[in-house]
Amino acid sequence: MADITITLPDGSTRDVPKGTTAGEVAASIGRGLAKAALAATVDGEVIDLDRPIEHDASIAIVTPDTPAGREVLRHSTAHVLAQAVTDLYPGAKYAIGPAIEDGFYYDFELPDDARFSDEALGRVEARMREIVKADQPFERSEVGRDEGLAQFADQPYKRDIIEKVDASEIGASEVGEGTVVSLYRNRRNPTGGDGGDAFVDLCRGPHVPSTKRLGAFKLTKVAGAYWRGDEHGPMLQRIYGTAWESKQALEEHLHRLVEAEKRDHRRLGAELDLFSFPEEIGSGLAVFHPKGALVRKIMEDYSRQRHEAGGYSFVNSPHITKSNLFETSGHLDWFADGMFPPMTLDEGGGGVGTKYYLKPMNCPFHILIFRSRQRSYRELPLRMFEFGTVYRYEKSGVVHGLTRVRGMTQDDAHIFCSKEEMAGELHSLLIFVLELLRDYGLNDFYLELSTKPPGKGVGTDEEWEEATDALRAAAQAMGLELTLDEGGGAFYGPKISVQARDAIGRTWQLSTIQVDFQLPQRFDIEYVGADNERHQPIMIHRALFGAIERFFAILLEHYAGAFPMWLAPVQVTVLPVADRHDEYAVQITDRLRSQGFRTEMHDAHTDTLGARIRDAKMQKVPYVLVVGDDDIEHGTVGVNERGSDEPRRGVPVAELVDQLTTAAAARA
RNA sequence: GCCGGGGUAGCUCAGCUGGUAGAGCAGCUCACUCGUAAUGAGCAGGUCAGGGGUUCGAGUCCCCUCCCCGGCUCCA
Repeated sequence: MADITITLPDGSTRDVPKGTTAGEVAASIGRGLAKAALAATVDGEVIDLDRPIEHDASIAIVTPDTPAGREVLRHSTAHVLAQAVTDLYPGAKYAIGPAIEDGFYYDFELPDDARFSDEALGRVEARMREIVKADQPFERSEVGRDEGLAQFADQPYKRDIIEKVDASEIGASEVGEGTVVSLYRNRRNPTGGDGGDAFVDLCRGPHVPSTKRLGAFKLTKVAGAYWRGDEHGPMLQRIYGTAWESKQALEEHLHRLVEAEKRDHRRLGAELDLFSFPEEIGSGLAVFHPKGALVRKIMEDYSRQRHEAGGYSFVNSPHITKSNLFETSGHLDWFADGMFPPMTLDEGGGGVGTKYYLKPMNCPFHILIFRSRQRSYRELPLRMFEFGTVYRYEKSGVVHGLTRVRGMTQDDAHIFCSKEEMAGELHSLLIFVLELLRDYGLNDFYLELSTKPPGKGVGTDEEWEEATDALRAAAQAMGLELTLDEGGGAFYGPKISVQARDAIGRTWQLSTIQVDFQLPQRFDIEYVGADNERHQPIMIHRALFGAIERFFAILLEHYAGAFPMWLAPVQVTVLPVADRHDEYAVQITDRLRSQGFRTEMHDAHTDTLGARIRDAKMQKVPYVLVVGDDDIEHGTVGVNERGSDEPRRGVPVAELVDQLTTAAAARA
């Protein structure tokens, strides 16, 4: 039999007989590698270890402690989950069960509309451990489409996937190509003859050689999920789990979850007394407490300052309006679901009355300001800025802390400019956005460009193309990673969104910059050009924070509650050691306050020094000062800087003030 | 909106199969006056989310509404 040449990751090559399996290649390299191997990458495609290699190829062995290895492990664990569920719930239908970030899930439909309870998770997990122990091999086979349909005669979701395989990408990724589908089966009695199939799934693979290779997993939660993500389709029962290459990696993952929970903005909001959601007000409606409102004010003040310098005009508009405004804007046609229902006023004899709506967006108001008189090209670009509070009737299941609320304030602006100005305006706008966000401590961004949705969209193709090109050019000029969201734009224009990664690597959509072809038309706004003709301006919507509430939450989590000096609601806490030091402590406090530092004093009457230090530390105050006899004598303070557990004694007050001044100016 | 889990003192939670509500922390008062992450004692605090029902009796069982949590769908 002819030999083939395989190339290993280190560049070395070896000749092996055609049909050698990836597992055999691993064994030929080393026993340890063979033992660790889960799958193999052959010419970039991850396949099972027992699949023969038929031609020259680059091959890499996939081990558990790699991203590819974990994916195989998680996917295989999902199969074990499905087997456990079908064992415990005869008649259960299984749908899809992919690996996801940090874990996996599997969707089921249980007989008689049964549901998983939290206790059921424990039983399922116990059954999974039995399956792992049983050391069932994963066996791949390929069958024709019809045979596949027959195999899953009583599995409607699998049949659906096979039937839609040619039409749907999801299907293709599940089963492979063409009219052949691949199956993976686990046999009940791997060693002692044919005990029949324990579980067969439609799957592209690859999988670990046998279930005993799994083990460091844990089922985490049950949830509902729509079949194929369609909210009009059936609701399935989903079980989520996490799986890792070792017990230790699993423990570390669980520990990370605990740490992430500690920086949850809802928790920090209560602990640091920043905001709350009184039940009396209603879902998704926050109140900001003094410290939270102070942080928010600092955020807003700085933003105003930057906008003023950036050539924006400040405007204001009311929270409610007669319905005709949103009829003209089209919001009642395409955004009515997101709006609070109207209140009807002045129902006189006729009982007709006038409907007023809470505004879900600020744009129509700004347009009315533009339209309040005739505009000249000399005024363009006209940039109107407002911290505009809007209300959106979010569906009850989606409200979430400050990141998804029903009442929020946008740092909203609308830029009216000529067609010719658009590209330059977008370019400078993007620079403005990124600079501002960096000032708030976010540094890791990527951009996303959303283009015309297929089959719909106002404006001509040329207009779309021009605006999209201008957005793309502006984005590319930033030198950041740019992803394409093909067809993801709104029907009224393309957009760029700025995505930011926070301190623990989560990404958040922040700023959106949206070109709008529709509203200028609907409101028929125009300006007089240098040619003395009337022209329709281009309109750009943009919000940099998105919503202040959300941005507040993102910063709070980004900093884990430890706001940098310039944002910290309390910058300095002064602690006299004993009552006799009060007078000196007051002097220090007054001096720092007069220099503009937000300073509090907690006297010795309230608690021991240790307790007061602990309190201030837990409130994440950047500087905790302790003053006692020595300090009075020498005109110094004891300085506890946040993040350091070594206090400095005897620091001259002038030196402290210098340090505080530097820290506050650093904006970081 | 949909699926699942919840709502007991300001916070975190206990309260078995229905039999008259409890702890820690926080708060207040008093004592302590202390040099770097919790001093001690005492006091006060709850229409058990709200409403209806079953029952001799409901925090506990049933129904409705509100609110929260985890997902799905949607989104700043």
